[in-house]
Amino acid sequence: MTEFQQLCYKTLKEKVPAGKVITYGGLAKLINHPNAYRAVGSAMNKNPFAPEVPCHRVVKSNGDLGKFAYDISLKVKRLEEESVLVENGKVVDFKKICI
DNA sequence: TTAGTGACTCCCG
DNA sequence: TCGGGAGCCACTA
Repeated sequence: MTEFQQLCYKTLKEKVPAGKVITYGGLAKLINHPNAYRAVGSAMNKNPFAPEVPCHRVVKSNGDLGKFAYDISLKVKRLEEESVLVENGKVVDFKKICI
């Protein structure tokens, strides 16, 4: 567990409530590493706290779900449980619910 | 120590 | 509007 990873998870839990999503780039900005979006992806990939840390709320900048370390359908399921609609692998009303 | 990898993003044609 | 390529950062072997 690195400091960077802890920062990612902590920020995600504190800043992204249920029913909202954030982009990898957006999360990178929140932790003051605006160019570290790739590293954010790596951190999410190694997330040892799923589902405590809501890594399923992190999506790509165009509204795509991106990938998921386990089963992508699980990511969709968790999002829908939080009233986030997913269609064709994309977040519906992405611009409205993206932080 | 270094090179390779990846849940990405941005720019340009 | 869309696709390809380059760049970015942290982690791992």
